[in-house]
Amino acid sequence: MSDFTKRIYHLVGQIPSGKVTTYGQVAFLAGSPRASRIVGCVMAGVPEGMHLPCHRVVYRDGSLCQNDAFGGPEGQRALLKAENVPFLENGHVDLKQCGWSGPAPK
DNA sequence: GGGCTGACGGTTG
DNA sequence: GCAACCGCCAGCC
Repeated sequence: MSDFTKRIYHLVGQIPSGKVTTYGQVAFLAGSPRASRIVGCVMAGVPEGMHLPCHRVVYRDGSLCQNDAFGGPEGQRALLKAENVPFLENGHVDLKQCGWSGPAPK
């Protein structure tokens, strides 16, 4: 558990319902713009007790992880749809509408 | 304790 | 415009 990891937890926990962000965005806010991989790695190791909305973190393209991360991409998509997150025809989230740029940017 | 892989993304060729 | 490489840090072997 590094300070960088704790920042990721904090940032992901601040993602409002109905909004989504990208791995790179979280990495950028955490202080390492190129540590996008780490965000995914941290997400994979998030304790269930954290109750982090890791399903609100998607690819830069708006697509979801291709693995069985949340019980399958469909599971993650269902969680986002349940939060009224707009989806495109291609099954990707609309980052233009629900893209989260961070906690109250000044 | 060291090395490789991994929920990714940006830059360079 | 597409393909390949590098970087970042945590987790597992």
